[in-house]
Amino acid sequence: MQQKSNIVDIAEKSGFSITTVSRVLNGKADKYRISKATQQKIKSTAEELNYVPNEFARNLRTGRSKTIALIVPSLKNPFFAEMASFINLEARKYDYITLIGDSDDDINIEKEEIIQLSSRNIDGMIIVPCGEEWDHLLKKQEEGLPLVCVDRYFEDLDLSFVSSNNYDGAYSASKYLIEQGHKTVACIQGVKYSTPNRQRVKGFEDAMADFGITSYTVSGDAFSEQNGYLETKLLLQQKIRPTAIFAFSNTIAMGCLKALKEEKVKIPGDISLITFDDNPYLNYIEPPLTRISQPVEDICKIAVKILFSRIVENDKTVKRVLLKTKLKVKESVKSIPVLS
Amino acid sequence: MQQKSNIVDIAEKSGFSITTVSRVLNGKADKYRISKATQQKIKSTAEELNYVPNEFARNLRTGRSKTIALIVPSLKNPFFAEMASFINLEARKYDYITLIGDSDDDINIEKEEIIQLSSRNIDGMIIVPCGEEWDHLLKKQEEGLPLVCVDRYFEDLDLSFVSSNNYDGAYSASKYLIEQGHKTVACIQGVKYSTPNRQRVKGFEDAMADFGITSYTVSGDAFSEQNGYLETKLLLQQKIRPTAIFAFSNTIAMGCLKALKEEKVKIPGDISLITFDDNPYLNYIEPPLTRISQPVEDICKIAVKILFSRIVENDKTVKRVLLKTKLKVKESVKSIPVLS
DNA sequence: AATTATTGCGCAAACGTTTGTTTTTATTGT
DNA sequence: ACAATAAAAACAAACGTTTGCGCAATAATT
Repeated sequence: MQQKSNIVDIAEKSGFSITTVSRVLNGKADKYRISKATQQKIKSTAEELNYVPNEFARNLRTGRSKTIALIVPSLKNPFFAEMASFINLEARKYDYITLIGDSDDDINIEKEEIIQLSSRNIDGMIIVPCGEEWDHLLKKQEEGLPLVCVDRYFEDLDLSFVSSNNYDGAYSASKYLIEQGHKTVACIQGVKYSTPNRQRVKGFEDAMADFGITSYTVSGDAFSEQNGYLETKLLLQQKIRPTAIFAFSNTIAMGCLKALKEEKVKIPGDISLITFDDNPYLNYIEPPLTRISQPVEDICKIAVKILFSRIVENDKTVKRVLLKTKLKVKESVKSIPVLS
Repeated sequence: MQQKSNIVDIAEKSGFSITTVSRVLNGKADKYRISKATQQKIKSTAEELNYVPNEFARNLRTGRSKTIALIVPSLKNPFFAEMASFINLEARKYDYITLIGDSDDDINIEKEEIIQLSSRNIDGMIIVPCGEEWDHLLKKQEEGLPLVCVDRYFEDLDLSFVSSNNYDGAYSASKYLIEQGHKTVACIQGVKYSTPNRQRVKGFEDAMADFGITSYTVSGDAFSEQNGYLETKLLLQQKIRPTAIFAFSNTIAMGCLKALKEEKVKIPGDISLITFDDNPYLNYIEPPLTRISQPVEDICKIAVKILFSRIVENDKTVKRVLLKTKLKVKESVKSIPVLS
């Protein structure tokens, strides 16, 4: 079992000082005018000894960890799992590693995670904040932690974010429903105070108003299957059933499906369904769901980019980015003929 | 901007030595007979200063990182995303953090990841090995890295693993198909030489043999949607179409669904489908898929347990654990009446 | 009163780096 | 030939912990 070698071993074996070895191995050789010959010799003995720098010592000294953190509400939600995958991938390109935290959509766990992760001296953090609190985030940023919110965010705060244009997305979905002749529409929302949710509600309501639809409802309070299930159950109890349901997330849509199935309500025959978020499975559901797809990959790429412009170049300007969503028309929305 | 406080600040403010503070904060107070009063005071000033230990310094000193690594073939696969979520959660209970790596089912990336993660001085690793190579894993273990394989593993190696009992799972699925009257069955496999796949093939073939079914096929070579799609397309070309398809993963099943849909082949009317892996969406597909569900949570819990018995108690015995799968009967398998 | 045991705590080294400063050696200009 | 400058490399401190050992003060025992 080959012992781990360190910079001291290299220094001894090569006959140079620790300092010189360190500088060569860090690419600062030229800056300190270390001769080519020396560089060569040090590099080769490093190779020979199978040297791998001890990141801890390095980080302790420099204060930099080459690590970022990502906190999501739940890795089990495919939407966030996909995000984690993309962000991890992007960070690698900067030679950074990603620590993933799961807040379970609980603000206390979120705070806990932030503390825990901070003790690992992360150089930056990407977060999908789960609550309506932001003080702890602002505080972290003031302490000097580069921070970017994705998906969920807070407007009017000095805190960069990248998200979909939820307003437009919801508006276009609503408009589509209306264009298909729906006049009684229910939307099932997620976490009420989250900005994406508010934007979606706004988009939905504005569309209703713009097209003169007055018979609509907004209910629900979580981006969860259970919420979708319960609210759908309730909607089906109403005297006047909506002809279309707009689910604000793939998880909510799953709950709708469950309830509709239980009650033997056919899509789109009896009721139409449209949802936010994309997921391969949505194509194999019967019928495939019409949806508002978010550019998850782009969101992640841009978020990482912003984060690193802050980490590396200390760019402190606040970036607020909203990306276009895409309406993917499938077969879950019925076209209702207009009586004229 | 509140500066980060360290153990020295606490020492100064509380009036005790660094040593004493360290001991109190590490719960070693009693061992070193530090008075309750002192303990109290130190703890409260630590609280007051908002102290968070610097893990790097700690790890540099102790050589332990309180970090484990998890390498999966792809976080985008819901099966592995779920695993990541569970393992992360379990590790937290030990006060450990999980670094997640994505090998993209490429053995070279896997090796690369292992090196990268090693420089972070991880205390242990859980891996879903993606290839047929294990030398690099054995080498790591010999170097002293606690290692546990999950899902995929290698038999007859001194390498602990936790997985489903894939043989039994496949056998019972096959038996079920046969009991439902199917006499021409096709299975679409995943990565050929992976142990789970081999076990599943064996379970499938044994069941066929045990029940005297001779008309069956085994094809495919990846746990991917594409593989499922292509193989299904091919199956549908055969002169004698199978009456049932057994997909070896949820991703493969997704490919089957795509192909069957394209070809307008109805499930279970025209062909029956059964799959490995569970996923909430499988319930909302039309028809809901009958499947072999794996105890993912248990697999993860046990894997973490084994890993930590190695990390903490240096238990070097090799554990080989296979967990029961569960047949979940839904509506995707047709019962074919026996002609007698 | 002297010895020993116990309690409560601190000294200082060590972990493996990075880096501001300094020292040594080589080169140049006059 | 001699300073002055440039090139090459080394010294030593620092990052924030943990921990083996040691020491003083008090209590218990003779």
